[in-house]
Amino acid sequence: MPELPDVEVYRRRIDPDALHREIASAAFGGTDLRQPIPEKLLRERLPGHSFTGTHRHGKFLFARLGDDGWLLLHFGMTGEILLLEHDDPEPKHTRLELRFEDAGRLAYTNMRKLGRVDLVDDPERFLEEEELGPDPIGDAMDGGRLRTRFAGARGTLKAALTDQQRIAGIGNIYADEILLEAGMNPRLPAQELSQSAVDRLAEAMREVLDAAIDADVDPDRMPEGFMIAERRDGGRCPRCGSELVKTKISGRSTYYCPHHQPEPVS
DNA sequence: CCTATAGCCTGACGGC
DNA sequence: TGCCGTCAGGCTATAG
Repeated sequence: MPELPDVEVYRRRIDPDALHREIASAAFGGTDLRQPIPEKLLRERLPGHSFTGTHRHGKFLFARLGDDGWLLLHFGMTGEILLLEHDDPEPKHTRLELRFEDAGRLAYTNMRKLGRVDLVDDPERFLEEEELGPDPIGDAMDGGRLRTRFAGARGTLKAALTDQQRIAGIGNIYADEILLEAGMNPRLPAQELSQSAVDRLAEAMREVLDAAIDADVDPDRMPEGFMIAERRDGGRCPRCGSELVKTKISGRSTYYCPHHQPEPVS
């Protein structure tokens, strides 16, 4: 489930519990991610060091190793961070496991090969090189800013929202959630939003992402109006009970409410 | 230049 | 119960 809110929750697992604990060893799962994990380098650089801070930008998580760079984690569609006690069983699909001197453990698991574990010297430079857009909650993201990020977008609103180079962190699920909150149809041409609509969208973005983080991305604790639990055939709008429309937009499954998010007129 | 579409991987689920 | 097709929250290489 790793979109921005999920990654933020992972960050908040590391922050209170895994900082300033000396890493004793690094172990690997055997099979590689599509982009190979630099095992040799990680074995050299992690043991004897501690994480001294974390940073998240969009769907990327960085854990600082003092002055010796940062561990970079990306989760693809199925990655997770788990903090474990010394006697907890090994989670499935563990790709990287750090054992701390005090015997606790941190695991990065990923069922599929879509994901990334790496070392970088400087997150800011990394993000520039990737040409990633601003983070919608970390950076001031008001309507004006959002409008400049949408400049030149000729496709649908949904495509623009999930384009990581425009805004970093929104994926398929939360794009749909934000569009319901904003009352906008995913197929609206991104260019055709009025400034007041862009203002509303920026507001919806922040509200939805903050609420999901506050709920710890626990489906049972998500706010009332969220459609995430209704993402299935026959699912209904949590606000009006209309049957959700399921369709495909730029190759991704998309759900929307025909009442709250009427078709663009063209 | 831009956008849309396959394809990467693995597991879960529904239909027969 | 078992097999098979379909689909899944990300991203990237390629086609148009």
